[in-house]
Formats: sequence, C-alpha cells, structure tokens
Amino acid sequence: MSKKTDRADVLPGTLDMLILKTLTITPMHGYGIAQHIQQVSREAIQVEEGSLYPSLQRMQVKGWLTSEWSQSPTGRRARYYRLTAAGKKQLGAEVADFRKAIEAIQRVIQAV
Amino acid sequence: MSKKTDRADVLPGTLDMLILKTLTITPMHGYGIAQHIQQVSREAIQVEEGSLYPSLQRMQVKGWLTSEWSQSPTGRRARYYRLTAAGKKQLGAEVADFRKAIEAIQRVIQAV
DNA sequence: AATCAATACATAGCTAATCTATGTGTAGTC
DNA sequence: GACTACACATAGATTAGCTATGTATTGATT
Repeated sequence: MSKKTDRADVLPGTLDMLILKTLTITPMHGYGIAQHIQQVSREAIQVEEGSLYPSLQRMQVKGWLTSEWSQSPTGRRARYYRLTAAGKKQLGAEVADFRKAIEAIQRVIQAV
Repeated sequence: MSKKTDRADVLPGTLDMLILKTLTITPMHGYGIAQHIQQVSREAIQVEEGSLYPSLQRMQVKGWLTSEWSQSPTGRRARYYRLTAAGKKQLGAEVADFRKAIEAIQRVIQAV
C-alpha cells in the first residue's frame, strides 16, 4: 500500500519550520508540538515521532533550540524545548524561502 | 558551503509535478523542460541535470511518460518526452495534494 | 488487581529524492 | 582550432522522513 493520502510527509523540508513556528507560542514538549501542528493543520499534518525527535535534536545541535526536563501538566516528566534567538532568525529565513518557493512553483503549475 | 539561497532544491517532492505540468504544453526534450521551468519560475527554480534525467526515467517506468529519439530544432538528436493519460491523471493528483499541503502549512505558520 | 489507552521520549535501520561531480558527444561561433 | 551552448546519462553522497521498536508513566476501565 502506498497510502498517497497519508497525512504525514506533507512537504518534505518544511518540518523544521513548523516546529520552530509552534515554539514561538511558548516553550513546549515534543508530544505537545506534534499535537499542536496536527490540530492547527486540521489533521492534515501528522508529525511522526520518528521524524519529530530527530528533528528536535538536529535543531538543538544547530543552536536553534534549547531544552530542559520539566513536569508536564499531567504530572509526567517531559523535555521542554525553547526557541533561541538564532532559532527565531532561522524561522524568518525559512518562512521567506518557503513563500518564494511556492510562488515559483505556482507560476509553473498555473502557466498556460 | 551550504548555499541556502541556492535556486535549486526549492521544495523537494515537487519536481515530478513541475515536469509533468511542463509536458502538458507539448512534448519536449529534457534540456527544454529544464529551460522552461527555469524561465517560467523567473529563475527561481533551476532544474539540475542530475535531478532531471533520473526523474524522467522514474516517471517513464511508472508509465507517466513515453519518449522517443528525435531531432531538436537545432539539428541535434534529443529524446522527446510525452505525457501519457496516466501522467495527466498523476499531475492532477499531485497538484491537488500540493494545494492541500500548502494550505495546511500556511495554517500553521500563520497561526497566532 | 489487571488491563488498556494515552502520554512521553528515543533510536536503529530503511527508503527515496535530490544534489554534486563526472563523463560522453554534437553544433555553431569566433 | 577553441570555446560555448546544447543534450543525455550515471555514480556516489547526503539528507529527511518513515517504519518499527523499545522504554516508561498516568489514568481509566473492567
């Protein structure tokens, strides 16, 4: 089964941007980030755990995020991620690039 | 060098769609397809040869394209690619998926 | 008390797409 | 004769995201 209509894998290369954007709201733990993206996208995007945690780690290494263990509202331990200044800057760049990219693609697919 | 502002690599997963769309105009050879996408996108998208030819081969295997050797207007031999009915159908599906995907992403990046 | 669903993190291994780099060869121009 | 643009092709590397799996905790249901 190829499952073309899968909710995940929406547009490769955009996951980091979605996570960074979500963290502009407030520091959040991984599971919460995934839930948020899923809800705001109206179930169109499902962030798989096997994509989420590696991405969070990559972005920490790049200095876009910091994290610390803390208590989630449900009393469970959870690692909370916080956007850094570099992360905010990166988000701005990625959003700008994304807009340029979809404009360019739409020029092609709307061409006569 | 990472060259973030590179014109290529615009949005992974969209190359097939751009090629299929280009071939709705008329059968074209590989080099011509690349030129067309580059021009219509106003130089925002540059299709690398190392991406183009493998993609054309994949899509032929999937039955979305057929091809034959022919003469280009400049008198050189060139392989002309033609969209099949399956290719047209695939293009429609990809465009629909693309629109849904960018809508979902924009909901996330425009969220308050 | 036992079981199950939801919450929460993490990693190994695979696949697929695209890139870089390289190679071949032709036609036209300077 | 050299150079540029045209034209196709493949090998190898990189990267992102997936599937699958494992651990552990909390709260609800039976």
